[in-house]
Amino acid sequence: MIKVLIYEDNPQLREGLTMLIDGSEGFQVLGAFKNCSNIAFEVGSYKPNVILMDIDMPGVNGIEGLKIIRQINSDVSILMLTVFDDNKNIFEALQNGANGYILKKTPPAKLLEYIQEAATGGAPMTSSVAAQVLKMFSYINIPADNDYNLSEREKQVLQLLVKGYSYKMIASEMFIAMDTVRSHIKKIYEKLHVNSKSEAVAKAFRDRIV
Amino acid sequence: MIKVLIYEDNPQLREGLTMLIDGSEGFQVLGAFKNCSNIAFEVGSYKPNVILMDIDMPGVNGIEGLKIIRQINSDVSILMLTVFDDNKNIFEALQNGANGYILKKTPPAKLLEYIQEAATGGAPMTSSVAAQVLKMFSYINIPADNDYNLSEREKQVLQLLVKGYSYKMIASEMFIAMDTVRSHIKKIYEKLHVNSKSEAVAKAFRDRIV
DNA sequence: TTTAAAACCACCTTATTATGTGATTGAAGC
DNA sequence: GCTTCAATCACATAATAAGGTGGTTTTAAA
Repeated sequence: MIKVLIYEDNPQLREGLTMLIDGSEGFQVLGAFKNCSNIAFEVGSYKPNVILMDIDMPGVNGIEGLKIIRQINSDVSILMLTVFDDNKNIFEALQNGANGYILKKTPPAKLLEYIQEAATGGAPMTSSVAAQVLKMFSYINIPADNDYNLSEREKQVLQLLVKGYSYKMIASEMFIAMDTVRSHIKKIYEKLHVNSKSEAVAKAFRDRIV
Repeated sequence: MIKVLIYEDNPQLREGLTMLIDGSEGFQVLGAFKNCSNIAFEVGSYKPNVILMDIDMPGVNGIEGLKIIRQINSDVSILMLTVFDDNKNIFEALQNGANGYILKKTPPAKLLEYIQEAATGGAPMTSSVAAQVLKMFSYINIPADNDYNLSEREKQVLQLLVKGYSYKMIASEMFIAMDTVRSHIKKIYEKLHVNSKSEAVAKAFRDRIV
């Protein structure tokens, strides 16, 4: 039996969801609320398996509600429910530990399926949302192409630079003279088209060289 | 009509997939191959809407095949097909522009649905895969908690540091004296528990302060 | 109203980095 | 055998950063 809590400010939808879910085999709605004002208490006392959380609610919105729950670190599955698949909300919700993100236009049968998935550790997402997530994914990492032809030794030096080592420390760490470290670093700067330690470090992070 | 290409080394599965998909209303299998040796040519000439790509294939594996296609930048949807939802492959595939990632144990009806979704710009994912993606998501970004109580001005300075600016440049950029920049930076170092520019930069990246 | 903190500025000293110009050795490739 | 290049080291100078001490002004909270 999957126990569900619903947070949704629209009375019609709240009723509709409750009827649908509570009336389905294997599901039970413990409560349906129009805002997140007492969410910490409610989650604490009802101990649901899954929470359906509308994003756009007056007062404490869904994202805030999500944060509150994750603070008291319930390991309840939280399904975000929204009308639009706009980027900002998706990102923020997923950042804060939402387990899924589905649109309100999801057909009933599918919705039950999603709740089921969420309850068993899955991460149901409307596919348009998933598409956006993937786009963000390929966008945050752009490596592979450029390692700037750094030699092995140069990579080692760069890694130590990133760790905040001074020339002296690098020299002793690598058992070479400080002047050698210097030459390596000069070469690194050339290859990376920078001319300071911090630029090199920044580039190393940005281009995932380290 | 959704046109599909299949890459799968296992003959039984290849046959099975072909029969299933080609036999379904609205789907057409243009070809089914046991490896990616000629994938560039095949994709170029068949012009499919969706490609089902097995990850584990002898010779050129699925990820390589994916990369090859994305190099010639076809905007074909590519669905990765695999037995295991292991982290490394998921990550690499999504990095390289896969449109979906589904397990081979996916039931036939669901598979067709997924192909449909992929064809219409969605990103179908087996929910266990989606769960892993979400986990990576909340893992790569861990902000919010720690902005180290940097003041507005300090954040500005740090941002310029990250951009590789020297004290002098920051001073002129922010219309303040170099000594003021110095004091700000001293404060930043204190708050970040570091004692050099490059450490601060590294920390800024790591903790997504910038 | 006192306190605290942020933002601003100055001076001084030492340490570290950046840049330039060489040079030697050994391994890989032609 | 010759060339190229990574890796090593050296010396010198200028620029920048780091650390310390001390100060004023403004703003916001206690």
